[in-house]
Amino acid sequence: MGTRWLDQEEMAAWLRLVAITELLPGVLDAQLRRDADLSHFEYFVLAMLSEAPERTLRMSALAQRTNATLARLSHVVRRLEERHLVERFPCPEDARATNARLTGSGWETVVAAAPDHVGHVRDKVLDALAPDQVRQLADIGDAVLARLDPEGRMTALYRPGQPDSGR
Amino acid sequence: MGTRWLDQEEMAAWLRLVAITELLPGVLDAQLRRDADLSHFEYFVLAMLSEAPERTLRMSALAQRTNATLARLSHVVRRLEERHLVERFPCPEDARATNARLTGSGWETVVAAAPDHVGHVRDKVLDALAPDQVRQLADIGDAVLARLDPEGRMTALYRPGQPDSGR
DNA sequence: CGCAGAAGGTTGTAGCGTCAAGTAAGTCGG
DNA sequence: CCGACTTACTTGACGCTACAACCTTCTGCG
Repeated sequence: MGTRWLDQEEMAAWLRLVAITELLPGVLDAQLRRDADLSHFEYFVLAMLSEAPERTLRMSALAQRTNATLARLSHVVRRLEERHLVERFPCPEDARATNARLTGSGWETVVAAAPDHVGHVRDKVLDALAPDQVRQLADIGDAVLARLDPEGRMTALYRPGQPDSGR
Repeated sequence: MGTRWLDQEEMAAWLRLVAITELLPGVLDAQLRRDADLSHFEYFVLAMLSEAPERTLRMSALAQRTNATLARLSHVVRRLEERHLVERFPCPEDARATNARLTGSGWETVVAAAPDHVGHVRDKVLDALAPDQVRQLADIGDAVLARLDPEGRMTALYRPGQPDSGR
């Protein structure tokens, strides 16, 4: 009983957010698939590795940075390994853990894909927004992510960086 | 050459948007799956039908309102039909077309699921935002969707409505 | 009319993600 | 230092979505 329904403004905001989460993955995937033969998630994984020291991360660390479950990441990294974009090797300090390292070919792939991808992100999203809105979006994102991901598994990102990409 | 990389604020906004599109679907699915044995997309389909005149829509109209391809919708509606939440019948005016209609049981399912779902949407998203931010989000959503979906396939939504839900 | 092409759906398949299990290696209390 | 628990993955099966092929039914135009 006593459900607080959504008023018109809430509904407007909510529907748009749902529409974006429904459409954005397809748009990102399509461009990267076409230009670099990578899904957005694969690109993101490679980009995270490309920024890490030694271009290497433990699976669990990589999973956090990419908001993925370990199971998902394991499948994806296996496929990337089959394409020689990434290699896996046991972690010396902890024999339970696996490290994933970007190969030379993987590095080249990310570097080649990054400019077009960033351009696309600008086209489809960032350049549609006024500078104020970019800031608002970051703040809104923070507020929402604090609830969606209370453990903050996915945070710890976005330093100034530049050679990477849209991450 | 001359790629305009993302500056810090752009990167911050972008990473948060990506994180949300990665996390939100799982969060919505989990709650609805648990409480109503529906995926978010299935719920959305039922909700759209529940608002339509006669609780009936043509497949193609339903596809637009749900941002789905016809192929995807066809599979989903088939599964919903097997569960007797929806029924399909040929459209009288156009023999090519198929109508989907919510059954009584489907109606009850949506009505039963809506309050918890709206509560969850509030918890995880809307109540995390100040009223200003809700408006900003709607505006940002409009701007982005204009680029993601230039044809405006998914628009035409959000009337004041109330008996429905988070749609 | 008659036929070409468009519109509206359905279906099969392949690929990716989730969930549940399983394995192997650390950790911690007694 | 031994058993119980936890951590860090990996794997297999199943479900859902995209893509492509296909079948009807309309529509337009010569």
